[in-house]
Amino acid sequence: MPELPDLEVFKRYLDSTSLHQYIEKTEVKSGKVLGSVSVGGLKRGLEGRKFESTRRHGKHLFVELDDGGWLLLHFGMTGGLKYYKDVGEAPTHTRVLFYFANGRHLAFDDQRLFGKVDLIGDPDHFIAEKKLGLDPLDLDFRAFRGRLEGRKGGIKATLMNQQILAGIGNIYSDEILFQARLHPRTSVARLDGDALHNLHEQTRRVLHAAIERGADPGVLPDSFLLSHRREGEDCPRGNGKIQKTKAAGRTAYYCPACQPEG
DNA sequence: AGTACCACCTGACGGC
DNA sequence: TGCCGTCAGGTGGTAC
Repeated sequence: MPELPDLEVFKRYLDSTSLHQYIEKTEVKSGKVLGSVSVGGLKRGLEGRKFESTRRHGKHLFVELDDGGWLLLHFGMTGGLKYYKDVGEAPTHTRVLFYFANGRHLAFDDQRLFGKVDLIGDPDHFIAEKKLGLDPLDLDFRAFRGRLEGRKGGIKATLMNQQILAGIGNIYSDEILFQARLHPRTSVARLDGDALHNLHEQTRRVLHAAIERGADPGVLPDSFLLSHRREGEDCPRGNGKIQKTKAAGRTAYYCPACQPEG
């Protein structure tokens, strides 16, 4: 699940459950999700500390410790968080487990092991090093246009490029392009000012709507493509049947009538 | 700069 | 029922 809206939901969840409590113990159940930090390094860095605040940038979640260090969480394709009391409630694919002094636990769950848990010195340094683009929710139209202007690629690939905009993935790029009525392979260079303006509007509208609904595609409005994102389904506008195609190396769903190619 | 393909993993699903 | 290919909301490397 984890694209920008999911990450925002994870951030709020962590904020409302896991801040300001001593971390008594950290257990690494799969070292594969660790970045550069070792198992011992993670334990030494976290045990006896507290989580004090969080920051989200695109698909990355940064958790500030009470000694100034930062925990970095990236959720890959299948990652998530669960805060719980009883051991039996642990999610199936718990990879890292934080034990708080109040007896509660926070699990970093990730079936496919593409997620990452790491310790870093400073989020801004990390963002600069990875050359991550700006978070689309932080961008006004001028800045948004500035990020896209001069690009030669397809619009779906561009929206999903984390070095251009940070946070949009395969699912939400499909939704944004449906709302903006753009075919996923439309060349960015062909978009005029009005098209860019509309794309910016739809990007913000889609991401905010998803966050408001807890990033649960099941409760999105019926007017959203995501409620109909299967080949042959009716387009929510009643204009045709949803088709799939390839764009940016991923499967893209779209309505050929609403989003004509070319 | 942009794209296509592969790899990293686990699991669900459809076809036979 | 069981096996097999394919695909899945991410990212990084390589090659063209």
